[in-house]
Amino acid sequence: MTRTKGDHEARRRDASEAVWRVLDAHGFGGLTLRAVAAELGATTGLLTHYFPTKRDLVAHALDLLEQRTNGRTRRVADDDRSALRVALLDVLPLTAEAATSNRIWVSSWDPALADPGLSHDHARRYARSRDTLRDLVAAAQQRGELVAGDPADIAAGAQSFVLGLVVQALFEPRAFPPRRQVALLDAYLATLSSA
Amino acid sequence: MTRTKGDHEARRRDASEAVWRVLDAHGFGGLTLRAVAAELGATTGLLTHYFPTKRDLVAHALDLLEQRTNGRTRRVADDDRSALRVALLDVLPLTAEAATSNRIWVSSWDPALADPGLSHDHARRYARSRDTLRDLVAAAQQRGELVAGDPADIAAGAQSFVLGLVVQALFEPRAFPPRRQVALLDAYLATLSSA
DNA sequence: TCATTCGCACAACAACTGTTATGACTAACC
DNA sequence: GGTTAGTCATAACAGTTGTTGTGCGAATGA
Repeated sequence: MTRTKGDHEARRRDASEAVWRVLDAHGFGGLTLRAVAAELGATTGLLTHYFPTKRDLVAHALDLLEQRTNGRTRRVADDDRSALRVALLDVLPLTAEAATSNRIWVSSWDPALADPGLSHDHARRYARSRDTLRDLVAAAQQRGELVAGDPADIAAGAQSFVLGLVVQALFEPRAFPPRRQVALLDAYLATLSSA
Repeated sequence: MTRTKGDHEARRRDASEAVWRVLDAHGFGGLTLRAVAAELGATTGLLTHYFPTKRDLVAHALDLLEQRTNGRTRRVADDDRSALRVALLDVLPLTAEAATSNRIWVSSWDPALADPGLSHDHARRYARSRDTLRDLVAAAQQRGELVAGDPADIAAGAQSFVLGLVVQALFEPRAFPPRRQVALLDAYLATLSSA
């Protein structure tokens, strides 16, 4: 009982990472407790010990994935001159790790669209992301770097552009190598620049 | 045996439409032969009679969905002055019907990402769509309506923008009503215009 | 050292999956 | 009108699913 709470959370994190690996390889259609347990080198008994239900396991895995992604995103200070560009670049699957995250995320759209609760969570996430972008856009406008216009609309447009680029890059990594993704994003940003 | 082939295909089409309805409501996670049969007002015996396997049923349903979508898309002549705009508008979920199609399409990304064969099919579809857009872009450039630049890159950018807008609109129909979707697209096209 | 709690493997459960086999009913043909 | 081929409901199949219980070993605390 003196066991620290850290062990408990560490096991839940390990299980979540196993979920990521299964989702990355087989999607939600192949996400079974047994598959996760095998990936973890354990049995379903471990999973049910740490999570009351499969839904909770998946929810925790996705929450953790979002946390990790957000943590990586804030690696650059917000007052950087190219903060908007960096924020958008962080969404793209430019590394293998980011590609995995994006694949899981895109896959989760299927169960999310079918479940009102999950759908709402996704909607909230994207709304928050757009709010962040909107602030960056407004700041850039004040610095005279960006064209005029409703910052919320520009943020929604930029979010659209990056999201769609993620999808295309996931399905056609050959046609959309990191270099081209960055080039396309920069071309898009150039059209928004006031220079 | 004198029975016309039309009846056969008609039954397969009805089954496919039942698949659409199930996918629209419950996604791929809820897509079972029994659910489709119930939606069809029949039993699984009918489905197995017309399709050797579930995979074939789903493939046929998605093929038919693509056909129907493409058929609707070509409603405007290609030499129209705003052909590019129309082509992009046709992707957006501006009607309930288009929203259903898009929901199914986005949901299909989960199984597609996990299956190399399906993934390849999706890649090919998007590549073809981009080729069409590229030709429209090149034509518009020759007419002096669009900025200079590699038509393929501009097409990829436009495809990205529209795809991402679809995703956001599906999750937040309130925040992205048809009017705003069109406005955002027009704002994007305005940045590409040479005027 | 003994008692107790925790961690988790193991096995079993009922529910559900895609698929198959069987046969009743109907329509078409000679 | 008897035969045949197509249509599909019914029922059963083996396999897989999430979940639940049982129990054993190890770590913990008295």
